[in-house]
Amino acid sequence: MDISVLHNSILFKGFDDTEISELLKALNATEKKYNKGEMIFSSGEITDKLCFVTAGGVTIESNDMWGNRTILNLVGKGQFFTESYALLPDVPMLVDVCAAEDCSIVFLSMKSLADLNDTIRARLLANLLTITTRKNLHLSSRSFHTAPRQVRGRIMAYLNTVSVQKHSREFDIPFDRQQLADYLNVERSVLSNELSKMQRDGLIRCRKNHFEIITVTYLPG
Amino acid sequence: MDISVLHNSILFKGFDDTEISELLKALNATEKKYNKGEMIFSSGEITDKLCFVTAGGVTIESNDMWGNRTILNLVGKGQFFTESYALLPDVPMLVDVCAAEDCSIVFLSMKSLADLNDTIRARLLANLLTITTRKNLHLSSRSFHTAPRQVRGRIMAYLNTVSVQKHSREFDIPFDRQQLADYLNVERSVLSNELSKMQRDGLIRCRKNHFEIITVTYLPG
DNA sequence: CCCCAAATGTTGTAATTACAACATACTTTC
DNA sequence: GAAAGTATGTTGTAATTACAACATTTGGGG
Repeated sequence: MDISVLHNSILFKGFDDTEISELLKALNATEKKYNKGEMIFSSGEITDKLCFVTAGGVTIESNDMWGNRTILNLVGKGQFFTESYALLPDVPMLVDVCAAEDCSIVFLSMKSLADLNDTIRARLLANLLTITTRKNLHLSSRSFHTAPRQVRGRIMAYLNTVSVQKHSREFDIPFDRQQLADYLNVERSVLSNELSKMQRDGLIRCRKNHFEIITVTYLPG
Repeated sequence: MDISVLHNSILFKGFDDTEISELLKALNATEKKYNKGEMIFSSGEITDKLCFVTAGGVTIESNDMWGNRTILNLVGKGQFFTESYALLPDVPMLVDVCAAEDCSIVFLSMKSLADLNDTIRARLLANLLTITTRKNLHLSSRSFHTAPRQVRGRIMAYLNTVSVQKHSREFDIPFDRQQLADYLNVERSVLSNELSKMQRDGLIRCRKNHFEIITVTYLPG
């Protein structure tokens, strides 16, 4: 198991190596590898596992009965997922979790939290609070990215966020075209088309998943 | 200040009357009334206040520069909001908070958390964790309600959720038409129109904000 | 009971998107 | 470096939505 990634995670912030090893044991940590496209959880499942990405990445998505996918979030190396369901173990999952690429996941049993001593548990809970709070902001972000009614507005909303996060007008995005379309809740072909128009209009430049924002001020029309 | 609502809140679960009174003092609890439509927070603001609705309700919304509103969440009596921003006090708010009706809000300073003794703080943090976790599920819910591409699909997704929550095919929703439209990210007139069609098609019955689902199985086309 | 204001419903047209089908580019494997 | 497979770009048409304008209903105050 790749301990180093876990050591730098938010969950174990403030814990030393010995404590982390003991915690991993206490929480029944297990690791499993998945191939791109494999399903890790399906909607309706119940779990008490807090999941951690040690390699690769997964998408949190909703797939309706007509095959439409909506990507709610992309969880990359060093990040957690299913924390909500792990902490509210009565609630069946509303989402699917799917390997966005070959990846490796560590599962931690939150049921076992109760067995820890108070001090350790308090420190863990404080860290969990940070995780859920940040996840909240991520979920809110997507709402802003899908709020504009037009495709161009959604693209710009998303690209602006990434640009601010990376402190640069030039950056890579973690999505391919189909994933970005599913994240922004638009048709892939319409997305491709709009990206072309935006390049012709001199708003952006892009090649594959590398983007450059030429003009910041986006005006509708 | 209306103590009884706070006593039954998730935040103070497990605390007795004396402890709650002390905590309210320690967290500099203040109460303020707002009229319908009044702004409580604007996007860009920074706050360390955890907010609690003692009466009425507020909307968490995004208003873009062209006057388009998107309602992310409706927070009613007995519920909390801005917990993410209170706990991550560096992060400027992405949303506006607006009084959906005449309401009364209690503000709790999270900066003051640090001054509490370890035991009390640990218990509070555990309760905060429940609040943020539930908020996460609410935010996810909205994503499912706005995931369908067609208006009818969005309406059914939303009504189904409410129906499940209330354990009944007949229920009131907390939104008026404009609010529901802004929550589902569609035009108000299109929403009204679609509701009419759905009644003609025998899917639902509704009058004002009272709804009845006639047929559960919704098939596209 | 009437008037007013707000909320909701209806309709038509312009604009946008969905969808399918196809074209091109890029990767990987042998 | 061909072949096959995947990802991305382009285009046209049908369907849907946005928007504006107007009609109707509802719920108070006078």
